[in-house]
Formats: sequence, structure tokens, C-alpha cells
Amino acid sequence: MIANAAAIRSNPPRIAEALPPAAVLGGLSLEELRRHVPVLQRKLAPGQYLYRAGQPFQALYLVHAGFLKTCLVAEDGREQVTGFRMRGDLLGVESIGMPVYGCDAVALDTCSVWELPYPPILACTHIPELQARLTEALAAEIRSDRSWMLALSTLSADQRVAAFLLDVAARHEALGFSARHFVLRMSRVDIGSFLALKHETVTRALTRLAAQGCIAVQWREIRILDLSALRDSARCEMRVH
Amino acid sequence: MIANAAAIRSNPPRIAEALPPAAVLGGLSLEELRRHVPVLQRKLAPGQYLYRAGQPFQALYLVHAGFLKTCLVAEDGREQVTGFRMRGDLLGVESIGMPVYGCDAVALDTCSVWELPYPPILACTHIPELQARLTEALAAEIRSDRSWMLALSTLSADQRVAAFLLDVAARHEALGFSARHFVLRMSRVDIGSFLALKHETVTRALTRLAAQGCIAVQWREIRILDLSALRDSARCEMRVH
DNA sequence: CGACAGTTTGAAAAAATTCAACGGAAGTGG
DNA sequence: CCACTTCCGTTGAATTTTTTCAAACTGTCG
Repeated sequence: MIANAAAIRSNPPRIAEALPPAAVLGGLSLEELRRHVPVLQRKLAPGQYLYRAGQPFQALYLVHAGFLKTCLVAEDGREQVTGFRMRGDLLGVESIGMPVYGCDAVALDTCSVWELPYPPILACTHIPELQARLTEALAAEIRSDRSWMLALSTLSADQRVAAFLLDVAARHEALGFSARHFVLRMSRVDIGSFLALKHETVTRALTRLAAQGCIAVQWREIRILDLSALRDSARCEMRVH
Repeated sequence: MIANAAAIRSNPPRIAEALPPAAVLGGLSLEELRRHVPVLQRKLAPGQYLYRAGQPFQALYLVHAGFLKTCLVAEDGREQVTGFRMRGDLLGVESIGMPVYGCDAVALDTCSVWELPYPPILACTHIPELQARLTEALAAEIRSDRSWMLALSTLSADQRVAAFLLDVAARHEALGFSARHFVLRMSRVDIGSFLALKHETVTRALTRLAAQGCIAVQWREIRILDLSALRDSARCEMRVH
């Protein structure tokens, strides 16, 4: 535990904007988009809602900087975090075809997002591919959701948490952040909600992974010490026999 | 149990095609579509695959009659039923943007489906709304998936099974079938896979719901005896205190 | 400082799974 | 037509996993 803490201490993770320019909707750049449609920038403080379930659906949002979570809330009050969104992610797509948003989007830290008016953005006939790209983005969202559903159905608590960390690491890496050392922007409760676990279970899983030496944990700061061991933990933990 | 069996015995559910014509992609009729694109009909025997993960993605399929399941399979062999599809449902949308299908689609009984070549179908400029309708269909799919994810995260085994039965009933009703009396086309294993439960747990949940008088079960034949009680079972079973 | 939100840990309880066995239904082949 | 196999569903008992409940601890922020 002390060793882990020491490993954490050095070299705090960068928080700045990612290096690569945001590729919107699978290749179309934001600049290209702005040439044809008015795109507003919105800043969000930590905890602030980008939109809430029930508000009129009038825009998609592209995350430019910062981290958000999206939460589905049922009428009876049951709720679940449906995802954590970062630079390059498109928010609001699940509400296409509805008069109002179907979920909440909350900033987890200071965020900058681009507002893409919808459906006006579709009238952007100068970019004939846009609609097709949007469709592909939705399909990718479905695949991602299903992949997590499979994880929730077939993996143990420890495996889910390991898979979650690997996902965060991969997405960080794709944006030019460190994949081995990062700060989780969300609480244990949020992670538990997303993974269908209680927050105590998330904590225990992190503790166990740290005890195995896969990772070092200190509050929300995570350091991946042994990537392949973490990968092993995420997959079917088949014991040799 | 004897009483339930008696209740089941009478009036076996209809298996024929549904009454209303299939409304494709939120309003566009199949006839309209066929005017512009070649649409092939395919028949499937029970157990036959419509497509398999890894095969080249070249078409979407619209279910005309019969029932299918779609299964996501991970590289390590873990698999999950991602949904049960019936008349009017569109299959293959999750693979849009990929070179190959990302899941299996298996007929649960004799099926008839319409093959919609993709992407050629998009070239159908005579129907400008088609692409937009497709996008909306994808968004609806996301909402449906998330809604089930919420159910898996927040509901007990009994509640999930009750919710599942209510979903089947509602979809049957939407197609003109009986919502109160139907035959499940899938095994307990399939239901369990979809609901993230083991097949024994599904059986036990059905037994408990039957014991409460909500439903009568005999093999795959289900009769809903007390709809509001079943609804109560599906929602947070809050006891009066 | 003091309140507070978030995290950690332990122990007991609840829920679901695993393992094992049995029984019915359908299908196969003689 | 019957014997036989196989698949599917059901049930019980033991076990495992996760949750629940309770308490303590740690940073942060006003």
C-alpha cells in the first residue's frame, strides 16, 4: 500500500486539452462543420447540467474538453449512469426522434462543448456525408452499449472494474493522455451505477486489484502498474487446473 | 399449479402473421421501398442463422413473420442474447459502419424476412426521409438497450422476469397478437442470457410469479392472469410500512 | 475549525449461482 | 410403434458473490 502510494505520487497526470484535433462524426472536422452551420460553444462548471431529461431536444453536443456523465432516470426514480463522455464524444444522439431529451448530461469537471443544432444540422447539404456519419456514430454507440451489457452479464465485480479501467485507459490514450496514470473524474457511486455494482463493491474490487499488483489506487488517482495482469483480470479469470 | 394448467389449456394462442401491415422505419411502407430498391424475401427454418458475426455486412433485414434472437459473442467465447426480434423489427443496424456483422441472428421458429441491401438502400433518393428514419430507428434502439441496462442494474431477478413478460406482452399486442396469452419462442437459457440471469433463476422467478397468481406457466406457454399485479412485481416492490 | 461528501473496511444478510438430480417432451432410428 | 437419446425445464441444497448496514477515515471547502 505504501509502495503504491509512492508510485502514485510522482508525475501527476496531465489535465490539459488533448493533443489531436477533435475528429467529429468519424472524420468530418469541426471547422468544416462551422462553415455551414452556426456552432455555439458552451462552457460548463463541475456539476452543471448540459441538459436534463424532459427538456426540449434541440441540439447534439460535441465534447471539446472536460468530462461528463449521462444518466438515465426512470419514472419511478431508478437511475443509472449510461456513460462517461470525453473529448470527441457526441452527446444527445439517443434523443434523436424524440421531442425531449431522454436523459441527463452532467459535467464532471469544467467542460467545453460545441452545440450542434438538431435537426438544422441535417440541412447542411454541403456535407452530404454528414447524415451517414451520424448514422454510423449511432451504430457505434449501440455496439458500445451492447459490449458493456455483455460485460455486466458475464463478468464478476472485479472483472467489470478491471474492464472499466482498461476502457478509461484506452480512451485516454486515444486522446493523447497517459494511459497508465490518470485521475478518475467520477465518484465510486457513479462507477458503480455504470457497472451495476454498489460503491462499496467498486472500492473492494479496486482494493483487490491493487493487492494483486495490477494497479495503484489513491482516491481517484489510478496508476496501471501491470497492464497485462490487468487485462487478465478483466477476462475470464480461468485458473489453471 | 393444477388451476394454472387448466387456465392455460383453453384457447391456445394464435401463431399466424400479425394483422397490421409492417410499418418500416417509422412510417415508410415496404411497398414504397420496393418501388426503388430490389428487396429479396428470405425464409428461415427454426435454428437457422440469418447472419453470423464476421460475415460481410451487406444488408439490413426487416422481420416480416416469425421470431429471431440476436447474440453478441466476444472473442473469449462469452456471449449474450442482445434481443428478441419480431415482425416489424429491423436487424443488422448495429453493424452499420462495419465491414462485417457484429453479432449472430438466429431464427427461433419459421421466419420470413425482407433483405434490404445496405448501403444501396441509402441511394434511394426518391425517399429523402429514409436516412433520417433510419437514424431515428437507431436512436430508438439505443433507448431500448439503455432501458434494459437500467433494468438489469436496478431490478431483482423476479422483477426482471416480470418486466420481460410485460415487454413481450406489449410487443405482441402492438402486432395484434394476444397480450394475455402467448408462447415464448425462446428457451429459459435465452431469457436468462438476455436478462443476465441463469436459467434456473429464470425458472424460479416464473414459479414465484405463478405462485403469486400473476401468471400461469406451462412450459413456454404463458398466460397473464393479473396484469396489474405483474406490473407491481416488475416495479420496485416497495412494501407498505 | 467544522461540516460534508466521498472512500474504505468489516461483519452480517440476502440474492443469485452452482451442482446435482429428476422428469417430461420431442425426435431418431430400428 | 417402441426404445432410446437428447434437450429443456424444474426443484433442492450448498456455496459463492454481492449487498446491506454500520462505522471510521480523509480530504475539501466555506
